[in-house]
Amino acid sequence: MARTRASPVDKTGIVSIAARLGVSPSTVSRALRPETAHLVRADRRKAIMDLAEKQHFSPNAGARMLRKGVNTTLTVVVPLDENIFFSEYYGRFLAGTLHAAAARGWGVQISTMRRNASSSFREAMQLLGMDSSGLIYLAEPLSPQQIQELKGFRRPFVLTKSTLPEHTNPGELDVPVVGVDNLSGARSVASLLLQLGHRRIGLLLGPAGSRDAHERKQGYLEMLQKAGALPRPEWVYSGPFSAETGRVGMGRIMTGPERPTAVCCANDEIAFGAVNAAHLAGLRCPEDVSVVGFDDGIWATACQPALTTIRQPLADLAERAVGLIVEAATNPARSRRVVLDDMPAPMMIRDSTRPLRPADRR
Amino acid sequence: MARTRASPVDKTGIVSIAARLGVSPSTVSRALRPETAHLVRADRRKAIMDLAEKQHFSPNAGARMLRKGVNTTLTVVVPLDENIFFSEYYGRFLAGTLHAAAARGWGVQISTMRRNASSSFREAMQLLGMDSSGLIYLAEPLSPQQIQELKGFRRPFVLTKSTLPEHTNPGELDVPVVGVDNLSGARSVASLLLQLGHRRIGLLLGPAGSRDAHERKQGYLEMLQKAGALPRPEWVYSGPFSAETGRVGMGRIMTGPERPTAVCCANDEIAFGAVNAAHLAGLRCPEDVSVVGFDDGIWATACQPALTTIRQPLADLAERAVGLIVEAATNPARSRRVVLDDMPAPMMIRDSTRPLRPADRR
DNA sequence: GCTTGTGTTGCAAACGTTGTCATTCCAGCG
DNA sequence: CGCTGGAATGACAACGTTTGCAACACAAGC
Repeated sequence: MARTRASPVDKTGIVSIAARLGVSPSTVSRALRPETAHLVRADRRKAIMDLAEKQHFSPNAGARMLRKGVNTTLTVVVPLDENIFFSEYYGRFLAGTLHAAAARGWGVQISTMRRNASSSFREAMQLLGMDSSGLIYLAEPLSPQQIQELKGFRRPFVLTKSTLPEHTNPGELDVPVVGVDNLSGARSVASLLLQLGHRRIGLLLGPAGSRDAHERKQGYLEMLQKAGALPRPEWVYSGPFSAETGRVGMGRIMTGPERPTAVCCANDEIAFGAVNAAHLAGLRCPEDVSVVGFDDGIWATACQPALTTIRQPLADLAERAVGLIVEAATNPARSRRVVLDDMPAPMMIRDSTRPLRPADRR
Repeated sequence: MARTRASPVDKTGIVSIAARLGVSPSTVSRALRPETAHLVRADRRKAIMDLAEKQHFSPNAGARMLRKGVNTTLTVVVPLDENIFFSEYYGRFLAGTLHAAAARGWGVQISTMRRNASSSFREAMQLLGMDSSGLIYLAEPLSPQQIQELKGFRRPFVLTKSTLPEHTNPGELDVPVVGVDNLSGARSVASLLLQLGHRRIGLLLGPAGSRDAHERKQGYLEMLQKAGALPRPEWVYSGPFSAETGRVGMGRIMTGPERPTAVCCANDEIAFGAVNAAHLAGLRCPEDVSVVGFDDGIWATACQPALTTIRQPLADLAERAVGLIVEAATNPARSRRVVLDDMPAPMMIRDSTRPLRPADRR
């Protein structure tokens, strides 16, 4: 039989409801949305709502997006890693993103970065951002070339500073960057240790490629140098952001004839490892050695002793990033200011730091 | 001045490209998609691609969705909680979801559950699922009434068993449910302790409302009863899924004249607390008391002693859930089978369990 | 020359919803 | 009674993309 034109009743969505009730689709559309519901007579609205409910109606997202021209979804690009959510950084940032987006009525799509570098980075971003109106990138660190490719990228886009190479100046980019003020944070803990009387201060630093590790190192060194308390080479150790690094590094540092009385770590995990190694070596923290971390993750207060550390304002970061995306998406005309937002990172003074004992005065 | 009709060149998207190149939008559309690219002459296609790139063109997602009628995005509903990603359950499940979705070329949208119960639960789900083709619900536990509201919910939907009340039989629902086989898991650890010779076994159980806690308790009790080793009332303690519960509970259990030689916990965190409390009380684990957990989270191997526990197959759960959604979405005709998938939960035997010492034989 | 086939293109009609504009109806007023 | 004004509704044209169908050009075969 010839494909006869379906009666309006068979159609999907709003049209079907309209047909069944003998009203126009416009009326149904108005009745169904709270903003326009006052335009339709109360009893009619009720009938429409009831039928919609009965038919399990839900409006076609595509049509709505198309018609309204907006799309209140943003995409967060993360690396594809099974344990990703347990890292302080990603976990807290993502939670903050959800929160910030929810507050604005926006949705969050999380996309993993495909490893295949077959296509260009820019193309990959295009594809990922396909059905959202902006991207927040917090996946693998970017190469200078990838950063080049981003020039002139049209859709709203925000980078986290951690994804940039050490020597890239965010100000030169075409893209807003949000980050943590590692420098001030590191300075302030170093300064705290100095105030507590410590002069022999060791450093357990992070991995070579990491911008965060680099900046924290700068902060520590700068402040120590200013006080004439630069650490001896054998008091400095670098490794991945892990407890293992803390354990191994602490082992090395503490075996020399003259030991540091305090240690600055590149993050909390390294600090945990350091405290752990100290205990195993028969040293108490903070009595024999003060230890400071960086992150203020959930374990910083849960462990023994509670860790003095720098709080990474990741929720603020996320809030800012979402704000930038939403602003750029809803107001594309306004030229995108190129910004670097370095969020202040407050110090949390807890139990792993203590004034230098007189006995340890040199 | 009268609003003159914009020339096609000013229009957005495909039409603008077509106009600039003097071809029809159809041709541009065909050229841009790999599936249809063979239909257009090679040199023309090249020109189109180049201009598209130059204009940073990206197709309108709404229009595409509307036209094609499909949408390869699914929504995961989570509670709005700042620490959500650090919980074993959510973190691992979500990572699994990302992975499974990515493998199918699907996107994942994460939505937080709005607290305002102003509208019905069903309505809330409708709203959340608005721009995706299916929902995985793993937020707050559902009330029986909310479950009722779900009957006949049209879009693809999957629940996790943990969100169901204790006494709801998943088989009765209209919705597929994925879960962990808590019962077998609990049985197997209890059985392990019995085989190691333990007879005086304490229980540190989870919170009252939790279905997982309930099922695990059932599993423990069932196996212990079968062996004639039901714990005395003073050896049983319940509380939230936290280390605190383990500490407090262990304190109570271990103060009596006759102490258990082993303890089953409702999850890893409780087990950590228990081990901690035991140490503080001068008891060693596993020498003086064996402890088993449930979850096999990242800390289970990182702590001292490494925890004997049950591995929750959360990645499998997520994989299954995503599979169900995708299947239902791409093949709506096929009637949705009502399923409960209880994934097997293997036992991980580590260092926190040990055969009963002869001295402790009753 | 006429047919048949093939490769390339354009036309126009969808897809489901929403906003603008016009229309109808009815109450209230002078 | 005629006019004004508001409330309620419908008709219709978008929104940007895809696709079935028709049209066209050109070559090959009779």
